[in-house]
Amino acid sequence: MVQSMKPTHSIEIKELLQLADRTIKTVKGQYLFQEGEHAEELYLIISGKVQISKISKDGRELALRICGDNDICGELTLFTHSPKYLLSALILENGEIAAIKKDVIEREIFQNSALAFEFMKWMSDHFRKTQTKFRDLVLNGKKGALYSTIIRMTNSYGIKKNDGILIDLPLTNQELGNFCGTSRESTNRLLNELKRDGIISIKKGKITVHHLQFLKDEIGCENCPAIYCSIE
Amino acid sequence: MVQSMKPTHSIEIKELLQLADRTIKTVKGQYLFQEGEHAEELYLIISGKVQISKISKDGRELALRICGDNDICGELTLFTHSPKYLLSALILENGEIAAIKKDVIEREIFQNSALAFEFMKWMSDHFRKTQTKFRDLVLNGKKGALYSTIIRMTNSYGIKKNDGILIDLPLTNQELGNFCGTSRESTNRLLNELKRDGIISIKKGKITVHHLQFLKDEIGCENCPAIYCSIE
DNA sequence: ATTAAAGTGTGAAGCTCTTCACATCTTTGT
DNA sequence: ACAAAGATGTGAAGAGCTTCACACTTTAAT
Repeated sequence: MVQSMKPTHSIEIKELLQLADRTIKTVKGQYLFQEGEHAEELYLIISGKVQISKISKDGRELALRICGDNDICGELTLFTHSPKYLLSALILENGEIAAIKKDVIEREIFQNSALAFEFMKWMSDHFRKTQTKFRDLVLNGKKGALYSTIIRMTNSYGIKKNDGILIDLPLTNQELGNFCGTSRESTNRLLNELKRDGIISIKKGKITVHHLQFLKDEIGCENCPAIYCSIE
Repeated sequence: MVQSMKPTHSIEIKELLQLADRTIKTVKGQYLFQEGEHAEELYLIISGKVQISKISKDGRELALRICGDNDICGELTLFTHSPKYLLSALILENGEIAAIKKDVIEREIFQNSALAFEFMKWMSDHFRKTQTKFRDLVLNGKKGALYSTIIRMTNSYGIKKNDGILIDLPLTNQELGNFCGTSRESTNRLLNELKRDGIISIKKGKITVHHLQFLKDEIGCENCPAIYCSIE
């Protein structure tokens, strides 16, 4: 295994880029879009990182994805009359993002069956990813949610080292908790338990997973392809 | 408001039916497909009801959808090499189901952009539906899960009566609990609380919702279109 | 109509996770 | 290098659900 374990994308990125309306320079801390806004564009991330999350009525945050280079984000509702964003997109790292008007994509899809094909494949993969993630959250309690999140992070940001897999993304307990629907304290206690048992270790906010199979066994992971088991 | 509140489908059902490979007479209690099996077909329900659910390692069941006439079910993964079912489909009511080979649909989609269009719309609606449902389950605890489920049921099986909305589908506490990831007892206690407060009443296993807005307020429902807020 | 089976209702015990409170450790800016 | 801010670690109290146990009610079957 080499550098990143992130699976490659099948969508013809260049083709999508040609449809772009404009590119945006993104600034850390700003929102690319927020829940409730009118969803008229899709975004293709050229560089930087974006976190997709849902803010609950009482202010808690449920994080769903972290998107990086070449990922598509925005409300995945094509052919829907005046949709609104259900989620918010927070810029985690400065970068550049291409905005593509939805009606342009819709028109293009009608004429270009290869693009339609790629898009459908992407949607169906994305659907499966979301579904398996939520399943882990709901079926296996908070522990399951955390283990699932860590496993997904190894697939998205994992770098193989000789003592395990380093998740090359600094995360606070709070941020990790947001992905699991857990409190900071619970996340901390669960992480410490994993440290004590030698399953993981943490240095400078980055987790190294020494015993991935333990995490997988605990949540009854079926070893689905990594493309369905990632955090993007 | 008239009879059923179920929204109409946009997919060209007749077009899909023409692609059908065969039709299956379904028998209550049998499985149309089960997790782990090879997913080669999509199914179009002609009559009867089918419940889609995930069985956890320890035997608990998380129910996700109940599909009825004209609903499509099966693993929504087009253009994916040798996918396996992540979910199981249990027949709730005898009926008839058309099976359509995936490669036939895939081939047809390439040539028929109207079908591709309808399919993408369906996928994106279905995605949104699933996502909002899980969000309710994760963000608002077990009470939120139950309230959300009841609201969705009124959109799918609700019949307007003069004292509220009758959910025209008999459900045991256990079955309702399976949709929420809750125990039978918890479901029972929450339902009784709602009965005491006059929000709902139950006769012969069928719930009548007298005060829908109360349920919506409790989970911070944004009054999204009913098509995204159903149990199908 | 009677009996068995299935479903409902409810207390008590206990597990899981959150919340609050506060101490300690780490990072960042000047 | 040092202060301030941010992040981590941990006990204690308690909310929220589950589990077990069992009584009671409704439904289905002969």
